[in-house]
Amino acid sequence: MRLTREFYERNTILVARDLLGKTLVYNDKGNIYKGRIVETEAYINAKDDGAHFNKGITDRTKIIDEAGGHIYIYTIYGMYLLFNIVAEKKGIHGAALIRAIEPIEGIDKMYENRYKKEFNNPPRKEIINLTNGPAKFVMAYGMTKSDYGLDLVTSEKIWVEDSPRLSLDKIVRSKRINIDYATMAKDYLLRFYIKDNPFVSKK
DNA sequence: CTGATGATGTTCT
DNA sequence: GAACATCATCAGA
Repeated sequence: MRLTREFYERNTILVARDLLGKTLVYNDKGNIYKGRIVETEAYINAKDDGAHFNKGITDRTKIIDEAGGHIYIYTIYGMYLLFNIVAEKKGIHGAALIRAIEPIEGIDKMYENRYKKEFNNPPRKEIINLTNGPAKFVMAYGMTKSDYGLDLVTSEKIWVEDSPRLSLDKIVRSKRINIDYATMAKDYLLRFYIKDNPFVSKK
């Protein structure tokens, strides 16, 4: 069953944590991609100088103002896309960055998207490298900037399947990655990942 | 295995 | 004009 609005319209940190273990489904013109979310980060509000929308809403970040469940996808370093899920009720700002996924379905297609070559008994290392980073899984799924603003609650193209909640001893909480530009919020423990999962981007 | 470096262009000042 | 929620590649150990 797909997650409903109630799931996303909660506290951003809880949304980020509870997304672990859920299945992100993407239907790109009949090609089905499924993967288990294994790593997330929360970006919160005025107290978080690591968040893009910390100093107010711009063209890039305007979707953050919408209800939880919308997609915030943006370009970074000129060449990569990062995928976020908006959290909180409309008017409250927060988002969860998906940092890594474990492939479940459509692996051969993900492989072609990432490496531009045919899937033929590849080494384990190449499989891990498909989706163990925030820009990597977006490339593997074949997402584009036109997915900006889609609604995970109603879209026919993309949604998140529910699954039993993980026990808390399987979840690790740590500092976020590569936000050295932040000062006050740099050391907030807003990153979550599944313990011992090989697709997590970093220890 | 680790750490350093270049790629590349949108967004914001 | 600078910064940037990253990745692939290469050098060195």
